[in-house]
Amino acid sequence: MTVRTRFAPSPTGYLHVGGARTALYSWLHARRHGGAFILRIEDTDLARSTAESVNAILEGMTWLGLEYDEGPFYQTQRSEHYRAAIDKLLKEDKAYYCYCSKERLETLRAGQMARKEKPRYDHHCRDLKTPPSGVPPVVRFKNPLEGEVVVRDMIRGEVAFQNSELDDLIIARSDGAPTYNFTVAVDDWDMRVTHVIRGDDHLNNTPRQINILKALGATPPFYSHVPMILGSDGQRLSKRHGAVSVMQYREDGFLPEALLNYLVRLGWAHGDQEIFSLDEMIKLFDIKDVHRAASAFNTEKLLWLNQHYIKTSDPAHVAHHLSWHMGKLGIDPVSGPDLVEVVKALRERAKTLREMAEASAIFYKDFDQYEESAVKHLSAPLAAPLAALRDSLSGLSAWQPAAIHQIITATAEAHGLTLGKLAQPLRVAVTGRTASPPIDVTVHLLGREKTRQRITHALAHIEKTAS
RNA sequence: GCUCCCUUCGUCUAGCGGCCCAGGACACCGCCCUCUCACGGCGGGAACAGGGGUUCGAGUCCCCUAGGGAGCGCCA
Repeated sequence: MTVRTRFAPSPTGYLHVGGARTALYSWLHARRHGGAFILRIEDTDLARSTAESVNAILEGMTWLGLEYDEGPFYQTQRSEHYRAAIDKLLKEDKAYYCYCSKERLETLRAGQMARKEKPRYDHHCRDLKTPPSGVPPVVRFKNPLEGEVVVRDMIRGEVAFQNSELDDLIIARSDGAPTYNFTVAVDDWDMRVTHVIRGDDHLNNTPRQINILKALGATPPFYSHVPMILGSDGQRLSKRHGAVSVMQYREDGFLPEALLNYLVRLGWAHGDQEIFSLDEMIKLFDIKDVHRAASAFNTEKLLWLNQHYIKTSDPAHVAHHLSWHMGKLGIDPVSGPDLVEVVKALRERAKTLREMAEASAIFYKDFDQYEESAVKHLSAPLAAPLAALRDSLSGLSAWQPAAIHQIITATAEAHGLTLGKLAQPLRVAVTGRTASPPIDVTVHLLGREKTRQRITHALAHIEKTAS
């Protein structure tokens, strides 16, 4: 049997990290078994579904690289399938029309709550002989009255539910539109889904869906209910915890492979291994090993992984992503040194691509003032050595870090200074900041002309403040 | 309220009855390296929710309690 998994978001918002992890697990399970990964958009709630959300979800999937083999299928375009299934159940007496008014249902519920019972439908119309006229009915599923239904969950094992706990749920609204638990069952059957991997908020829906599937004559798929992702405070993940949208992580300077690696390890492990390439994930990921408990999202660890990938990935790959962020900051990558070289210089000192883009500005844009904490390094006694440095560097034939380093060391020595006493003022002079890559690398990347100009500028600044 | 699920360092987790006075990672704190910022190296503190069983032996199996969570819609 070929493995077929699906990701079935409802387009009522962006792709959030919880959904992304579920999608990743489904995708990995399909890839590992050489199966198919299906994307299905559950947009039966017309009021809340939007085209923007669909785009946002598709965009997030694309950025993460979770390509799907079939779909996207839209439930709103599949009404005839649901209609046919409803007719079939009606005809076989496995479903029935219900004429109960919303008011009646409300009082029923209120009464049950007051008696501390579980609110559920009371079968009022289940065996109705004479239907009232003029009332548009809903269709209810005839759930078995007795026995139990066992969910065989690959993560949680067997979970049993008593049929008496389940009521006759509505499968078609009075306007004929099918409802969620029904469309899911029909689609999973229709699309020959073999493994349903979804959030554990659906565990309670599963026995209903299994009963529907059985009534339809279908064999239920294997289920896996993955736990929720919590915020850093252990509470339900929400906007106040910072980013929840996958695309926000792009904005914030994360590499997709870092997010993927973080997500796969959140709720799953393979011994002590922390770093997983996509290929390793596919080879090692087993849905059976997914944790049962919810886990808290920890941005610090994500940052560590992000820096790991920034440090160890091909610099050209990082440069590609970096240029996007530079664009966001209005920096033109062609107005300065080769981006790949800049990546090599900055990759050990940036946790995010956004930080890196900000740090790269010194090579591409002139600054008009020194950092507040940096100016103190530009004091009068440094004027002479800095001037000497400028002149020596101007005359340097081989513009290479090693040669530059040699000149700085020699100049420092000539003026009775340690390397640090000269390197830091030079750094401030050419970058305006107190932190940068090693001074020889910085000067090298900056180039001969910009270096000369900026030292000259710094000398003028020293003179001005001295007088 | 009812039904179902969950519970190892602050966080993510290893552990599938003896290898565990519990291992790794992030974060944190020291020290080292050092031209700044980082990277890196070394070291440190830090957990089996509580209580009963079962067993020669329990983090690992069973039960109870407590605490979290989800579901109970003509939402998905």
